[in-house]
Amino acid sequence: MPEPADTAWLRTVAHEVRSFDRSSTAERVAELLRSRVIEGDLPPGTRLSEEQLVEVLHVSRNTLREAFRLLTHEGLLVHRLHRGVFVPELDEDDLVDLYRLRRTIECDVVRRLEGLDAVRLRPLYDAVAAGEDAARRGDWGAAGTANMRFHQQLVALAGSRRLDETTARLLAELRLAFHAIAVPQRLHEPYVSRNRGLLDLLTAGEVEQAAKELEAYLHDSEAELLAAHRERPRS
Amino acid sequence: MPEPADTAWLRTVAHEVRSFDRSSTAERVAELLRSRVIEGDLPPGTRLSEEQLVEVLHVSRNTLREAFRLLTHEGLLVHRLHRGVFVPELDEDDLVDLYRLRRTIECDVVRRLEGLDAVRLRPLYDAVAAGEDAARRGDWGAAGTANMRFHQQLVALAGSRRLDETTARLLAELRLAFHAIAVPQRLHEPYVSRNRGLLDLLTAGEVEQAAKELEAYLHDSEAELLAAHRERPRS
DNA sequence: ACCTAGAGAGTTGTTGAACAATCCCTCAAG
DNA sequence: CTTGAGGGATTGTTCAACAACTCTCTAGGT
Repeated sequence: MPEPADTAWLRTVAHEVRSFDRSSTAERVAELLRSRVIEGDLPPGTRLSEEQLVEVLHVSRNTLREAFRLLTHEGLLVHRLHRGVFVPELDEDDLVDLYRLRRTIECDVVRRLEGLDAVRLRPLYDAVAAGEDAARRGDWGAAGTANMRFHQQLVALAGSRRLDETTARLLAELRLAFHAIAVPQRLHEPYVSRNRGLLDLLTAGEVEQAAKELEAYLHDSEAELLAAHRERPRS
Repeated sequence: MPEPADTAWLRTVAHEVRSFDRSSTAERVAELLRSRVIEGDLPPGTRLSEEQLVEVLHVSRNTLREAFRLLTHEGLLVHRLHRGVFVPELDEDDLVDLYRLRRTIECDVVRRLEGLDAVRLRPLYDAVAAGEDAARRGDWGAAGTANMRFHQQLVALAGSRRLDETTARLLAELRLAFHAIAVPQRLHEPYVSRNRGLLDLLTAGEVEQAAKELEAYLHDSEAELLAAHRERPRS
């Protein structure tokens, strides 16, 4: 029951900022940093200073470090002993590795699909539509986001919790690579329509053909990304 | 309903925490707890009390909690807000999910294999031999360990860091389920010879046939485990 | 008998300060 | 140019205290 809400509000507001919802402070800090990393606000190689972040976020060092752990395990930060945490710089081997995992998971999921119907495919239609819309507007950032959602939802059709988690982490890491390169149109444009084609195959129940197309799709995407990666970097 | 963790198993090795160097204290604590969970010393459902472990291990709560994070990410512990960390109790859905992931990864790895030779297959031969040896001795715990090693090395043939990590976590979780059931012979015996058969197919370069056999193998193993799980539990 | 609220005990969540260990840069010596 | 010894800055770890939460048990109302 509410208390006499004269000054109690002032006394408790500071804490509400930290613990209103059901997650821990560390998780909320992690969420904050996660979005910054995923949005590309922090360039790869950046060191996240404990001192600075404690100052800005108004949390203790211990809590901040717990948030670091969470993100490190998601692959969004790397931790070097006695040196701190950094936004990862993915090299070509990482990109190849990530696409290897993508092909393994996504193609296998598609190949094993059965009993598809419009209801189950609904999230995929939404994602494809969002991608087409973003492309029309020339908003390639949004197109990239929609593409990620498409593939996440594709895997979600398998109904496997661990497959979903692995994919989420995989796509988050991949996003780091996209930001580091910054030629969004070239990387995203071809796949807007290919996503539509893939979805049409699924709607028709042609899972084997869809899997083959997806395999080629991912190979092409990997090649594009690697080529872009070789052109740009001057590190 | 699990009582406070029995810490007798820890006292004998508490000093080990200090003997190693070269890694952080949290990692050493995690390694210690990891082996205890994997060996089945801590039954599923056990709560790991911060207070007790801090007392026994002589590390601070912060360090201990960092170790908890590591193990939580590996799936060897689960964390419930304001309630503590527990050894997970896997239900049938988890088992089905784990085998789904196994089939996806292992079968795909096998299917894409090429350029195999005796050198690359060497770790697999060793694991199979260890399994056969353990079976001869009737040491079904060791047979299980050898089996895990076989599958880990199988995936390692793909040469993918992330595939290896995912598999390591997957097999560690699966091991929890084996401990919870404890009919080791029935669960491990048939697969000693099937591993040998699988390896022969790989040696002959019959990857497609090996993949099909592995698919059936994993289905059978899953069915056995589920059946054993339904018979035993008295939760 | 049932449920409901609430107090109390026990455990986890978070903080801030302190000190130790390590890295990295600078600068002097060879 | 290389090597190695400070020294400053940052991370690793510990500790103690308090806040917040869960669980259990009890008292009171219906």
